[in-house]
Amino acid sequence: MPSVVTRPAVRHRAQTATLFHALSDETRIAVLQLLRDGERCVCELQDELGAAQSRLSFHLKVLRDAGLLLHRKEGRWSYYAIATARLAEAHDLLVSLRPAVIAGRARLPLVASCCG
Amino acid sequence: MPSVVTRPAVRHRAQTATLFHALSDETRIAVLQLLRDGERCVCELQDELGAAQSRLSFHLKVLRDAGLLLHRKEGRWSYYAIATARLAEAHDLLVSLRPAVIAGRARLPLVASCCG
DNA sequence: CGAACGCATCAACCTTTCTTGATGGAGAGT
DNA sequence: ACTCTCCATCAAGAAAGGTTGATGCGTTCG
Repeated sequence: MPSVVTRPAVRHRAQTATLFHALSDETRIAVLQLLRDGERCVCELQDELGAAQSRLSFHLKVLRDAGLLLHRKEGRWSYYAIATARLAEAHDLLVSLRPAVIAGRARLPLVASCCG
Repeated sequence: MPSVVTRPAVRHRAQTATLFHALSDETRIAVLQLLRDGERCVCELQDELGAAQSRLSFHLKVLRDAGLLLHRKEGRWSYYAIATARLAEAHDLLVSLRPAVIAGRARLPLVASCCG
């Protein structure tokens, strides 16, 4: 039943899991909430969250690896911002989990920016 | 700085983390994908996923505890279905993370069923 | 009643994730 | 050059999460 090469549907699931994993931590949610208002450097986040530097760095890496953050270095500062495209992907993945309509109508459409 | 009683914003974050945690596992995503087409009993899920019984039961519990599944017992069968309301909450939480608009416009509105 | 089934739960184990403190590199200022 | 700041990364330990096999309980069926 399983093939040697991973099937698309399975790859898709793995990616979904990784993406939502990045969102499954309070510190990381707090980071994203701060970044809603725009780019911040690490030291700002550190102050605002009261988090130890290496701890924060760890969580930023998780978010970055999940593709949820954009990264920019300027001098000795490191700036992070939300990658809205990836957030939209998460949104679509969520929408795609919604139950199909009972009466046999077509699946609901995926629209990344449906709510803006 | 921290209060004895947990602040609302923090409780909120904890709930968000729990909700997304439930979505951060491939098996659980697979379960939800199967349930898109409607209610299933555990033994059906077991067959379709090829998962050991106790393993599946564990994941169903995680999803249930996160509020993502509805549960119903009939005879000796246990039926699960997607709790669409909770899925809509997850949706809103995700939307609420979107960066504020640059030009100082108001925050984007939250609309649970904006995409249907 | 006794056997088989469907399922939740438990304990033990392994894996992954998170935290903490330490180290080091790359700017910037003196 | 020396030092200080900002930050990523690492190693070690703690904690949380996932898997597996066993146990038990309620339901159905012979």
